[in-house]
Amino acid sequence: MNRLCGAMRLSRYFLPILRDTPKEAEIASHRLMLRAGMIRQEAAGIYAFLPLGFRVLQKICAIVREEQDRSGAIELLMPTIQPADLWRESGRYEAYGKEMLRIEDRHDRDMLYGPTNEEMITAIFRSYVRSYKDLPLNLYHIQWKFRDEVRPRFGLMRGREFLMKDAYSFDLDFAGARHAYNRMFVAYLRTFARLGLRSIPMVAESGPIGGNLSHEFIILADTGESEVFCHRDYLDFQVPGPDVDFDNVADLQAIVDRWTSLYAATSEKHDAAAFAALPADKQVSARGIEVGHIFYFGTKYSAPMKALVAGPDGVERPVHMGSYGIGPSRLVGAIIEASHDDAGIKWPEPVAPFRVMILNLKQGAADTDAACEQLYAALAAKGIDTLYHDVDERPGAKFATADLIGIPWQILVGPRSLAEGKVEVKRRADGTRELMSPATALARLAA
RNA sequence: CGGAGCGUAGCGCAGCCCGGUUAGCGCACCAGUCUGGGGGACUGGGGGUCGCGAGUUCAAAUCUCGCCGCUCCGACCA
Repeated sequence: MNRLCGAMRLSRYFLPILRDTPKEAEIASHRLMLRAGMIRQEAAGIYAFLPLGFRVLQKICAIVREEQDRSGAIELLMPTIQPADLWRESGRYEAYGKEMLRIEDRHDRDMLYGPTNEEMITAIFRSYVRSYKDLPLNLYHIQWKFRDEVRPRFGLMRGREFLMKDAYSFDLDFAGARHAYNRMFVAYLRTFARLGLRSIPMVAESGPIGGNLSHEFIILADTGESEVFCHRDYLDFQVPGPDVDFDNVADLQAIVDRWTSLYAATSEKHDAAAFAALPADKQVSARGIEVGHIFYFGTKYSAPMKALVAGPDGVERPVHMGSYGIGPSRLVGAIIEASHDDAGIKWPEPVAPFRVMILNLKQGAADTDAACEQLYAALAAKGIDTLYHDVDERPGAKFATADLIGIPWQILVGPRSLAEGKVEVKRRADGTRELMSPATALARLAA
């Protein structure tokens, strides 16, 4: 059974709700995650994921993983601790500066807590791959990173320790690398859409190699850290469906061409004149959160680290690489920034920690208890993630908790409606409620 | 790394300026009673190295110095 599936009684769960907001939390996502008992700060920029937050994180990772796999990438897992020598090969050991957490082991060997994995993946690649026949290859992992930010802030949005999905592509030449890039580009569009987010690829710093092969995937949110500018039509673009053929070079290129055809840039790459040339009603100037970043960097690491492959002509050459990052832990915060109200979080269903929450409005009463138990057992049997609020609290407190933690569907079971043989199904997203029989509710929520 | 601020019960805070019974309040927590559709009322309880360390003083949460931790603004960044 999928470990993410599971029904839970609140009386047996660990959900430390805070009624007051801890004073350090300034932005909505941080505030709500603390109040909803999702995370706990252990040090500046370092958080423990409590059970509710962990469930969301895992659901995000599962979707990220599915879309990476669909696009042809292959998952592995590299360690968090890396030897410094690897980084000396690329020249980044000195260059990275104080953001890198440096460690000495008991034998005085220089180690580090990985802020990223280009060096290690290149070392893995060069150990085994010698021929173009083994290409294309894209390897990814989802692993904790540490970057010793000068100023961590905004909770999970800018932590020092964070979870990152990083993928690395290997191709014989630029044409192959561009297709690899396009695969990730489309996979990212799909990933963010499935997480309930509208992402816009924006031109980003292209790195030392040049060209225009670097994009940041941005979602619009008032509390975003970056100032962004884009064409309004992006907000209505159709995201590629699950049947997209990732091996079809021309099809993928067409999708990427379309998604890069209109103006979109963060403030660093902003071209005020080009933006001003857009029709006034098409100009979107807003704040944005970076949720993904992809780039092609050619032979930047393969050349100094001698990751060479033989082409059809028998000549060895450095492999062309790209890297592609998504921050699942940041996404937890980003999704909340994009979807909440004064009462709490409004989880998009695909990432909600539970899909359904049963609220027993009169705990201890024979009729409501029995109705709740039946619903709970039936939902659990269908494998629906259900949280049963079976604690002896007043109805008002249960409503507040349910809205705070943002479960998409609430089933209100109270004596008033139960007298008519009905329960009330409330949708968190828009607050709409509907009276129906328990059987109808079951059928509806199991659909 | 520049600037500003904060550390008193699990959370939010008062007390500090002007040193002096037993450090206080709200929420939360425990026991109980009444309750029951938007964070309920009452009764009774438990919980504190006042961030840490020195110093001044008859006496320090309060004054002085040092340190640590955290937050916010800016510069920098997945």
